[in-house]
Amino acid sequence: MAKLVGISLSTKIGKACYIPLNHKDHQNLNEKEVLKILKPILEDVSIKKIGQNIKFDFIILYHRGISMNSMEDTMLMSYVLDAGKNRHNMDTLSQIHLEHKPISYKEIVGVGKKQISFDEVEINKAKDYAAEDADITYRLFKKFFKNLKAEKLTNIYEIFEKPLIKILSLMEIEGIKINEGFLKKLSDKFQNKIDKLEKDIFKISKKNFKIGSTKQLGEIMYNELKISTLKKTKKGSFATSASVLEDLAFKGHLLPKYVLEWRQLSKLKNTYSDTLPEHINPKTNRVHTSFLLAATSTGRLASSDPNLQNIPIKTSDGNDIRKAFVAEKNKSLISADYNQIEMRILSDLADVKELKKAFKNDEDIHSLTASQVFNTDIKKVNSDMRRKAKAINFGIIYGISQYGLAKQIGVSTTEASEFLNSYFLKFPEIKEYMSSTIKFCRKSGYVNNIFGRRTHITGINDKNFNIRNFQERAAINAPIQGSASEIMRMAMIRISEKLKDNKIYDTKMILQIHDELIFEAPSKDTTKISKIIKKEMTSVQNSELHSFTIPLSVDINVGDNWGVLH
DNA sequence: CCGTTCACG
DNA sequence: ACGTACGTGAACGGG
Repeated sequence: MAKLVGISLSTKIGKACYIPLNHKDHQNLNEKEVLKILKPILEDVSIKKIGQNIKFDFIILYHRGISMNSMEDTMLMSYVLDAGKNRHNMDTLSQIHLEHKPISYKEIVGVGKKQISFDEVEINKAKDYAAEDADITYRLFKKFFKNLKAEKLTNIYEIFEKPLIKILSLMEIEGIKINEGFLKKLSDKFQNKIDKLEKDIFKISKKNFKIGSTKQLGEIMYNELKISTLKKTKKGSFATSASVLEDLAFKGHLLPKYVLEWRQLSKLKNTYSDTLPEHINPKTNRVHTSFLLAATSTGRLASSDPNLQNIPIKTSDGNDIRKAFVAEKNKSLISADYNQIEMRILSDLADVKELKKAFKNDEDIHSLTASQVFNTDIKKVNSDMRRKAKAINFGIIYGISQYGLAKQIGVSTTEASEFLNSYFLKFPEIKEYMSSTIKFCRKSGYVNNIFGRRTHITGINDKNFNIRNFQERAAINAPIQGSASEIMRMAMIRISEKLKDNKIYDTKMILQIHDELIFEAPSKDTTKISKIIKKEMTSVQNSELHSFTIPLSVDINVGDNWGVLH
């Protein structure tokens, strides 16, 4: 548990105080006594508590028996106002909005070898630094409060941000159990395979080199073995990305084939099987990620330390990592994921008649797309046609270009262009959505999602063709991705309330992976709990802000580890 | 500290 | 003429 070195407070602009609790020079007030006095204030629902990233403070206090209420967060206010414009850390906000550069943390604790921990900072210095934080936060709050009102964004902050503070805090505190021994065995298995591949690679290259070095690998492939024709990255170095290596492997070259396998296994080992155990908290024996509420431009969450939103699934070796995420004894993991959420949103957002009909009839959307694009009966759609149609649907959500599509499905740009023409002919509303979204964005500098959240697109009128195109695709994608994230936020809020209302305290929501939620529940109750989860997630179709004209669909899976939930 | 690569939705 | 699919975070190599 993190040590509480001190607390800074402000109740009036220009005035702030610092309460030292655990400085090493012992000039402290007693932590227990101070918290005893503060607890009724912090828990009082009628007294506002303003913080910058207050989820952090909530967690610290929760571990000391205080459950803070009535929380406001300047980081989240800035996020609602300015997502896509700037980052939302206090340093940045102070400089932008208060034209004041705060005392830097580095200034106080030093850098490198001479760096000290905050409890070693002299109290007077700590006071200046920490009290300034409190003052800045209060000043930012007053400003953002007005700005949210003026921009009519208060609702977004109140409905989609504030409730998530406590929900995510409790998820982080709960954490998830990891089978450490299982991961150790996986690491050993990966290492053996890596060693074999290394030998095979060096046999071909006739010399040892760092396989992980793109520079050295490029040198080998382009200059020594000369198996690759010149392909350069943006910066002019030899391209060694997976797609380049795949091309060469397809032509029959073994070295790139082995390097691809080596990279995949190294990634799994270095990033997951070796590293996840280091994140196990010895007190709880569980892994506690941090969910970032203000990291993305679209409204999505992000996860870090460790990132549990990018745990492998696509390959068999990768999915083994998921098997290490387990439920406690007599408990099960429940996963609940929204099916085709972004295509559903697009069909509602752009009012795509044919797609809406298909979702209402619960049809296979990619097969339908294939039948439309390739002008054939849906029963005659083969797997290759469906694969291409699926890629088109994904591409549409990303703000498609004929080049991107061609690259993705391995056809000429002419052919990709023909697919797209055919697509837009069948779904003209999508083309209309794209051009009207870009048009709106060009004159306003931002886009809104279905619920009214804004994403600023700062380079939409850039004179550079590539930058502008990139920003146009982001403008098309943001309302789709962003609306989906709002749906998930509402579902999380509704489920939390429902579990509370029904006094179901032994089921915990523990992870969110954009369109999927993971719960840990008593094994005997999973049927009952699953029904509640599914009902709440589906019910988001109707809310005070929007009623969808398509149904939402949720898949539920239950198991004793994450690896079996798909 | 940045660029490249690759894991996820 | 140009030539990228959208949104993230982590690890690594090499200045």
